[in-house]
Amino acid sequence: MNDVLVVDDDPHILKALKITLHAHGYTVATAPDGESALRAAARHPFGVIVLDLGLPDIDGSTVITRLRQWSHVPILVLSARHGSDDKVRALDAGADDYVTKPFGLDELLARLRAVLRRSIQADDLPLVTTASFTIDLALRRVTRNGQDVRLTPTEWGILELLARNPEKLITQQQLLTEVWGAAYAKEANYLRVYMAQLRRKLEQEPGNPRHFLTEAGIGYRFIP
Amino acid sequence: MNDVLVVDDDPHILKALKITLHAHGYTVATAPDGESALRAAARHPFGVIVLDLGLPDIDGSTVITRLRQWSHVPILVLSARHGSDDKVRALDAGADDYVTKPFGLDELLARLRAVLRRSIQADDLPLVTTASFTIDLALRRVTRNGQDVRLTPTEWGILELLARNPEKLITQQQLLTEVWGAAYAKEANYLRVYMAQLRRKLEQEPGNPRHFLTEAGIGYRFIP
DNA sequence: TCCGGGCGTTAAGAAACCGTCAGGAACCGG
DNA sequence: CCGGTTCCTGACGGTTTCTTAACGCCCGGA
Repeated sequence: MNDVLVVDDDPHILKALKITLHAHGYTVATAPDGESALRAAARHPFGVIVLDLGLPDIDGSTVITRLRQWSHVPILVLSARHGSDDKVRALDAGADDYVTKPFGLDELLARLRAVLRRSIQADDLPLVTTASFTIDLALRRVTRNGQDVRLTPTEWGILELLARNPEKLITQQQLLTEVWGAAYAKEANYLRVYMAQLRRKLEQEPGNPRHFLTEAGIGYRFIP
Repeated sequence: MNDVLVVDDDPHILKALKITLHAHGYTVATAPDGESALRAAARHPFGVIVLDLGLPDIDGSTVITRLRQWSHVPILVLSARHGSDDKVRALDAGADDYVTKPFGLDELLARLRAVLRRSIQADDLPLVTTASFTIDLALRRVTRNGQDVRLTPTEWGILELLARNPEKLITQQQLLTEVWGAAYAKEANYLRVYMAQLRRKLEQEPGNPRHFLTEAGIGYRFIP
């Protein structure tokens, strides 16, 4: 479960990450390109895969897509580019989180821990609890201060998708296609309206949200 | 109910699991192969059986099939293989959950708890009581203020589905397909008519229901 | 400093939905 | 054949939910 596969074409980064991660108790395997990464992942079950988007052979999101065809292994994406297109595509393909280069090792380690923690507890999902409210996915109910909170179907759809992927960054397109349907993938307006309503109903300070965080230009993230 | 039977041919795993499970409050019995596992299960009623698929004598799914001929005991499968074929066969044969080796003990314990929790609440609750009426699911009877309430077959079908899932939100489609059949999944009209009748017969204030709550656009919820 | 894009907020009309009622069809036992 | 029960169906007003547009704010880039 502490096995990490690091995929990057830069041997320096590869070496640095290997040393750092090893020093923090992880067992590290490395791969220099997409094809060998896919082979390695097929041969050995890793606890998490750290994947650079800029690979020499295959596009990063393609690697993710092909991995996701048979595996739910958590994927943490590294990206040198600032453009958010790549990030959105990677996350839509099924990545769990991303870190922009240049990144601090502390941040990488923290996100690694978060991703691993989530994958362990992702099995049971009947109850999601936060400081100010509780989501019961089985009963389809949200409680706040002991009282039920009335949610409309759309509000619940958004909340459910976010709550099933705690800490994970969900893109606007994912939310829109999941809740409204594929034809609405461009209607980012709706999201703003309904995220505001969710925050008003669930956050202590809707103007300063602690559980429903916005990632500008990309999507939203739910923090339990 | 805390009795666990662990079936594995590797004595090391057997020993490790025995120690770990015992430390978590379970009473543990062990068996090294399929035949002795079946005998042990026949002799003593276990709360759950942890079964390795790779046994020396009988195939794992065969063990499950033979167990299922007379027992509903929850079965948690361990398997070293990654192929999903085994998984599907084991689950089809009647296994309740599945853990792939190598597995973290935390994960195993979590799944064990989940399996046990499910089997406990699956027991029977022939009697459901509320502030104003009582439902006897076994006798198919509803009593209010000591008097029987006459329910039509359709009304009973709705009430039974709701009462078997107290607090849980049942969607209109679930109700319609369960009570009327899959072809009626769109006839939300029927539901409104019959929910009104149920409320008139069972609620103290039919116009202000306390036990049969509406979730607009989704379905209904029964609160005991 | 100005500009533009993305975000949060609000409000109002449109659309969907709900509870209710009642008439008629279908079914069943006598 | 008849009476009673149950079920189906359409219509109506009131309510909830969805959609849509508009406005102001913040931030980063020119």
